[in-house]
Amino acid sequence: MADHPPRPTIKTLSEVTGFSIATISKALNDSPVVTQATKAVIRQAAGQIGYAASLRGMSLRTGRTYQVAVLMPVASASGFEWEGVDYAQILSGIAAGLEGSPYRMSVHVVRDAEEGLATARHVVEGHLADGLIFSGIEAQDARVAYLCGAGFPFVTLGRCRQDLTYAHVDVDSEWAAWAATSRLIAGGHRRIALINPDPRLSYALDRIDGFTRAFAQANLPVPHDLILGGDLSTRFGKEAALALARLPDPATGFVCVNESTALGALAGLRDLGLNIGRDASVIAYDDINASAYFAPPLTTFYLPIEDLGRQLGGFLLRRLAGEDPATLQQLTRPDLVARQSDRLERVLPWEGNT
Amino acid sequence: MADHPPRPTIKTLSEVTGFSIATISKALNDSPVVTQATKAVIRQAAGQIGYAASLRGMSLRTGRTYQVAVLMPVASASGFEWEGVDYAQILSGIAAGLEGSPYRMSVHVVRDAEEGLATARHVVEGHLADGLIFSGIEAQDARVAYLCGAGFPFVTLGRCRQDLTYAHVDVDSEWAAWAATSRLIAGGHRRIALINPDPRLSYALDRIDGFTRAFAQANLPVPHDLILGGDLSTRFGKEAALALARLPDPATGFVCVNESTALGALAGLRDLGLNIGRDASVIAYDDINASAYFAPPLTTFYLPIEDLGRQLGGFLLRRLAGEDPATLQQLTRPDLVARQSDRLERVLPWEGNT
DNA sequence: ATGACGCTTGAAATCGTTTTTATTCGCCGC
DNA sequence: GCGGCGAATAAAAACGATTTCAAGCGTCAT
Repeated sequence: MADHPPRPTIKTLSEVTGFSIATISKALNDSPVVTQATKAVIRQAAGQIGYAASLRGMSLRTGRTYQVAVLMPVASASGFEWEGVDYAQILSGIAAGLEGSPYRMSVHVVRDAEEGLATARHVVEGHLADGLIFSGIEAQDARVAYLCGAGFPFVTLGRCRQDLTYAHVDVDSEWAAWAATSRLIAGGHRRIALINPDPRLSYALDRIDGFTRAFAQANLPVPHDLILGGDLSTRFGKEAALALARLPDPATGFVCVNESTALGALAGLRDLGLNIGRDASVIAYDDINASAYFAPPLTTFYLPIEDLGRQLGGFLLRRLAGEDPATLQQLTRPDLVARQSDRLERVLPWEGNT
Repeated sequence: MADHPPRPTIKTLSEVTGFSIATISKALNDSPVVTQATKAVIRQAAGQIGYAASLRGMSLRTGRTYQVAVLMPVASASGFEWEGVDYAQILSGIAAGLEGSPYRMSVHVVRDAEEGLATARHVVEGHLADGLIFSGIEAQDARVAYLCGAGFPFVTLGRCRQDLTYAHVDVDSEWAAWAATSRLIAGGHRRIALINPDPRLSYALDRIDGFTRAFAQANLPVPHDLILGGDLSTRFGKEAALALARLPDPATGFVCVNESTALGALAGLRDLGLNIGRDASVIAYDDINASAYFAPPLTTFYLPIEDLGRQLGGFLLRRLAGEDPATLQQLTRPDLVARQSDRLERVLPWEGNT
């Protein structure tokens, strides 16, 4: 091991400047009790010798960790299946949102919401981080309830359906599902399927709501038999599409939860010899920009997940600074990207609709 | 904020048991100087009151952070393009490899190798972590050189081409490229393209080596004009395939670096009206299990990236325990998954070949 | 009887900060 | 001339662990 020159501590700085470590600390934290002149001298010296406060020391004294924990969901253990979520993009966004602050990001892998709760508990009780970020919010979410109760700062990607006030960032899934369904209805479809995620997830319910509203608005019966919930894997998308297209009164339109399930649906429909764009239409959520290369290219609602991550990081910083969670809530409408998979010639003017 | 009952410290444990904090510390660290009887009493009491040593305190005293930093690459800033790498799987694997140890995983986002070096420096000089894990190794890799020089523990996913001893996990890209190319040659192809990543990457060179070896072995000239390097995006895969299929003497076989570029290649060939499996063949690296759903399903070499991650975590732990990096090196051959995209009826007996 | 030694435990220093409390010093008013 | 006050800085305690060194205490050889 090469030995580094020991890095300067506050004591070094004290010896160099002649001030006591107490004054140094206050000066660097911009305390009002120390004169401007002294501050200037100390800051200058600090820059000179390249002093940076040790997080370890600060951490021990203040009780803060300067860490933000992120609960990253991974597909359940055995037999990896792609789920079409680029969590790296979200992490990248969070890191970007945290930039400029002393906070670093630690990632905890969780396999499901239950493990998420256990990890959240562990983080809170062990003081492993100062704040928490997580996603995959359920309608009744134990993690949200626990953290609210514990008064621990956190921001979620998604909203639960409990009456709790907490910081969050979300996508307007109800609207997106409504818009996608309406679009297919306008294209002449009546048997429209909703390939949905796990129904415990809050946004799964949002999507069902939007789906239902589109039919109600068109005075059509809601095809409840065509709503299927599962995971986000390509395999599930394929199985679901096969099942739905083989019904006596088969589905012809498909609203998929993401690109992964849509890819599976395309594969399933193709296996049945159906021509997508003629015999069937597909619309999906899109967060990884791959749909443009499917056969045919998919019409999607685009989610800028890195931006969402950035918001998450920014919100958590503000939450840590003491801001009221009620002011840290944001809902985004995804942008429609019209391609070929839904057989509509042009984009309808959705803007301004309810 | 609800206030938690203050969690027990070593002092609490000292008061409860009547032993001094020094003895407690030694007992819990299984020091030989303390009697078995005392250890038993102390451990019992520790379990009783739910004592767990504060990482903060340990960290300050020992200088260790109990953190492992992972440098996670993300696609360059503007205009997100999917690159078909599920880094979440790698992180999941690393976390699994770290399980049972007190080490946690912190993730640092880096946009390129240069930023990776800066971040590595920052981590090392600021003592932000005890060990480092990163990937995207270049043939001449400044990060590897720096960390070797600094004597800082690290493990890489991939090998550089410098004569340095360090812990690493890698995939035998030379072999995989050789096998894929040989397979296409055996299928009758002569104009075979290599859609490759950035040529600064070490494994890009490995793949060129394997590609070249396959032609040499078949006594055929190497089609150097059909080797293209770029990023891992679907867009690049499409552009490359279009360019290569439009040549006066077009490529008919395609060896793609991963599923994302392969998807692009398929899209490009489809745009040209080519029938994949008849007019052209495609083989790819596969790490996300999506290729089975492409049209047609892709023949691939499957990489179990979560396992690789697990190895990375395990190796780093052993490295941190002082093990010699020379013993922490592993090379895996990916498994061939024969599907339809390369128009070969059956798997050839590659096993046992050089 | 005494000192050396092994064995177990305890006291105290230490890591690098922040924060509370104390000290110094000049100045003002009486 | 002196007590008190405000401003600036210094001293010391604290955070929670590890580690060095000292202390207590039988045992045993001299």
